[in-house]
Amino acid sequence: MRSTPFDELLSTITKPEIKSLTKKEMLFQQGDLATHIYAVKTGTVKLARYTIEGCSVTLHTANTGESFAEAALFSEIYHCNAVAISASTVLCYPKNKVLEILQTNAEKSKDFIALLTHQVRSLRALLELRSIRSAHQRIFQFLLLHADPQNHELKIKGTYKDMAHELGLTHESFYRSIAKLENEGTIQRTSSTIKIKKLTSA
Amino acid sequence: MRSTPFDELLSTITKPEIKSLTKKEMLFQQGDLATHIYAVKTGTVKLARYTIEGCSVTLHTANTGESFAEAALFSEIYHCNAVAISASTVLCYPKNKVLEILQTNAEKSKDFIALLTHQVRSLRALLELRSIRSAHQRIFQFLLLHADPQNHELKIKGTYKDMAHELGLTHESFYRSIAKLENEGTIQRTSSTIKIKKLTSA
DNA sequence: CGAGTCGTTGAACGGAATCAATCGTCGTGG
DNA sequence: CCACGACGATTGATTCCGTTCAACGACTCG
Repeated sequence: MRSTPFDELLSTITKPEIKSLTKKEMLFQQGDLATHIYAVKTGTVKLARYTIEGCSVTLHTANTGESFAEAALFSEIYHCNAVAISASTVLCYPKNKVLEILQTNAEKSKDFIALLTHQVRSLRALLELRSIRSAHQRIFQFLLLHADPQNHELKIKGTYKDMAHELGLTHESFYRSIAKLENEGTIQRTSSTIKIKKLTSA
Repeated sequence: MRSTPFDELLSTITKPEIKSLTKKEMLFQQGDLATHIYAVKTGTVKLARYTIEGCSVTLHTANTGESFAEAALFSEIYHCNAVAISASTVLCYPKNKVLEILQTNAEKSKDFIALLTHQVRSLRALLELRSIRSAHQRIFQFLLLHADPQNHELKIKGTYKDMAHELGLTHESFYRSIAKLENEGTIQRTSSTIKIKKLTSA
């Protein structure tokens, strides 16, 4: 299921530049000239866009080991903003170098395609999640989707507020629903993990 | 902006199988063994999934000339259902043949990557659209996004109900909002087209 | 120690979903 | 060929629930 890690994929590029980001630091914003694609070495970086009304939308959250902004490979400019959720370090791969590799190395291209198809699927999963109207159910499905299949637990990355935002909910209704899930006995929370106790929910 | 059409991309495959679909006919459903990837020759095919509650979610609408199910290339099974919105014909490319080409032909791989990155971006755009809470604004932005930049018009593919569904709205609220947009003078409708008269909307 | 922000809860509001009914059209079959 | 059924398009009334505004304690960081 898991596609080849990006850094391995691009190991042919010797010494990618490493950039450190403080919490909330912006790596690039929409409209900037797209020069690099990235992978998270440590920390978490989110991709977001702003709607005309000024609300921001989280499009993707890249954790340690994951790449991001690959879609910018064939675009002149970035179409979203990249902001570090926590203090992070990112590996920077110049676009033209990457393109060169893809041009010549069919094997690596295939891996890259696998990575992209994986991304398409997870975007579709997110879209599907957004179609669930009930906050209660949406959160529950999100947890099911992201929990470790073995122990039905998941570690919380970033704040609950971020999670609410990724789910397209206000933090208030998120808190309420998650509290309800806990009261029902459907989930159990500690400060950093959520454990699913029941696999269905009213 | 527009990536290479899929059929051209795969022209190396001689004589892809052509399949005809009647309106509402299902090409494949989630869980089926993924054997082919497709391109629409004529008509329109939509990809949808069903949430646990039984509601369906449109993930993608593929029009004439567009490919679909490319994400199944690296998956054993299909993760969604493909249904023809209108009577359609589709080109069927066997997965293993396509993989073979990608394996050996770096140039075509690059084109395929371009196609996928394009798809990632449009999925993100859809996700952004879904984050707009107001039905009024969501529809308006959708129209802006899909209208011909020259004449600010768009042809309606399928029914209004389908469009509502793609936007994640009930058809009732969709009709109401679109009627309001017309009354405001923001748009003008004929039976098969929508013309945008004003580029902003209250 | 204060500013800022997360986590949390309460109250009220608004707008989309839901239920329901009508009209027109398109196909289908007797 | 027409009657009938199915479904799209449309509008009305009502309900429901997520948003919004508001307030507060806890914690972190400078």
